[in-house]
Amino acid sequence: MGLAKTEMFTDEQNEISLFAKAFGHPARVSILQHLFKIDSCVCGDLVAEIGLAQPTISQHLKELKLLGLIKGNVEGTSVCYCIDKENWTAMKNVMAAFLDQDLKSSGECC
Amino acid sequence: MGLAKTEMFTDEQNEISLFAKAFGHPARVSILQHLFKIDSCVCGDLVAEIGLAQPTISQHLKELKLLGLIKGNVEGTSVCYCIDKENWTAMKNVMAAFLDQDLKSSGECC
DNA sequence: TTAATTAATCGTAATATTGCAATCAACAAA
DNA sequence: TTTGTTGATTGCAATATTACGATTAATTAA
Repeated sequence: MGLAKTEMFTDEQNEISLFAKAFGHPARVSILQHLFKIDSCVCGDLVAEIGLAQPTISQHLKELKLLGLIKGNVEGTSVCYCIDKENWTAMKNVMAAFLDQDLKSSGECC
Repeated sequence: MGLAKTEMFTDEQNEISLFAKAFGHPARVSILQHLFKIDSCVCGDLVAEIGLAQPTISQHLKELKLLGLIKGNVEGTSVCYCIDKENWTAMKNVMAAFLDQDLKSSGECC
């Protein structure tokens, strides 16, 4: 059915999968890397940098913004996007707890 | 078009998004957490543990196996799945490099 | 052999995602 | 005002993902 039955999973599991989904497309990975690299704010030259059409980039930015990983400030006609560092850190902690599970599991099997 | 144009992104970006996509569904997050928790091998009681049908779980397991994050050993009629710890560590390094970008970017903007 | 058990595969329906042309909204400059 | 620029939104079409019933394949037990 294509529907992720969120009610049958824990809040943690749903949160992890939501963050992961945001990174589940190379365009969004590229956008985030670019925002980190430029450091100062970047506007719409992401469209030039990445080879996708403007509406497509805009849509990806919207998703990242909705998740809180980036924020956008209007500056004249252009919009300045940048990483929301607080939320990024919070996300990182959630993901790290998931990725570091192997440190706790001592057992060997297969 | 729904097609991720992999050729316009770097290998790193594509790799990150592939791993992230694997975590982009709570059922797969749940499966991995369970495999870590049980530590010794787990067979098909994942079906009982998670509330999804057997073909659905089997499909998720297949994707995780294809990515190399888990491996499955046939034991009689049942199949024993467990984390591939080497590959898990390798994946973790790739993801950590991406998630820890904020440590390098000193600048403040918005 | 014949059942029983377990898990993979097939086929298909429902839904989600991605991408972009066309358009719209907001603002700046002339 | 009009024009130009930028970016969001709308409305699709193409593709991917998710889920599961039905079936198949492999193995064990009787």
